[in-house]
Amino acid sequence: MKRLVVIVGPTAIGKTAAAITLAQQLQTEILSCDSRQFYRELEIGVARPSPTELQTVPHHFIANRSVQQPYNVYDYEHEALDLLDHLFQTHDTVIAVGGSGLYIDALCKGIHVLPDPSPQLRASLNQRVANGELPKMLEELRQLDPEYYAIVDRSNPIRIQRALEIILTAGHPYSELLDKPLPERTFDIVKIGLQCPRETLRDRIDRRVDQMMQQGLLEEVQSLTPYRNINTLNTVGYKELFNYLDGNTQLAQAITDIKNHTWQYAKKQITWFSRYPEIKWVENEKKSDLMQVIR
RNA sequence: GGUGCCUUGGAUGAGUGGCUUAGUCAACGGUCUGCAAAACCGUCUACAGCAGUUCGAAUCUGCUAGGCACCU
Repeated sequence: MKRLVVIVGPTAIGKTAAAITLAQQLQTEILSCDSRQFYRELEIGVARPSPTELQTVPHHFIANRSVQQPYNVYDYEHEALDLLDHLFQTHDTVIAVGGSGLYIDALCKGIHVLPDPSPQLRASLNQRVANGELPKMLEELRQLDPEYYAIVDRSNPIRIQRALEIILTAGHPYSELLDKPLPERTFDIVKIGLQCPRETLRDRIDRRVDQMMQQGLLEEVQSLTPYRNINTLNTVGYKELFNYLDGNTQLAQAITDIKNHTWQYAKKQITWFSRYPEIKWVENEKKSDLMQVIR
């Protein structure tokens, strides 16, 4: 049976290097599972692997699309599965690396096929949220899909809006659609989690942010000004510097903000991955353990 | 030496006698099925100190300490 080795862990822990080491040993390729490294416009701020690293081992889903084109987990899942089909023809093991929990889940467990709402519907729901009609929308959701209503985060507009757009497009309750079983994966999955002491991770994050600034993150952000209102740019490392460029903060403060927000992100990732019961944890510096774990 | 003003939780910052523990940020914990490095939720009950007025004070009075401003 073919095997997908998934390397996860918080940002800045050293996933890229670990994946490359492992890929070299296994003579295989790497599939990225990072929701920001997909974009060719984002490089320094999302810690894209260096050109050298990218040359060492073939990478997929790195800088393969533009922030101008909409993209989502479902698209990713399908492209990734197609690619895996192809790679498994010549490799027994393929490596996936990334820190985007939702994308990792989609890759490993799959995600339901849901209808695409029309742009008009989405726009009108957007408008309603903006108009403060959330309570009304919540009531509609309760009528249309009491089961989902019972479990949604009712204070999260995004969740309410999404449920409604699905229900109205499909003509079925959202919960019903989610009840359908997902097809099993046709390959084995081994999850490896990279970990290190809390303080070490904080240091790594702080140092990496400083490095990014030295590499010219500010210039990168500046050059992205035309896209700043695209949601993809609502990203740690970018939003803070846009803030600085707008004159709302001092540069030093913006950098501190990036460090803090990156740390918060790292903690959220750790929380997410802590839900994987099957994960095998490995110290980030002990690359020799990687091979042992997947044996 | 004199006069006036200021002192709120880790930071910032509202609140001029009771209605509430403002809010924001940070910190900490958590949620998660199509923009996810997003969005959302929970926890952290402070009023410089002391004495007094009052049924009741962060809010009024006095003194003490620290800070700022002006005056001789």
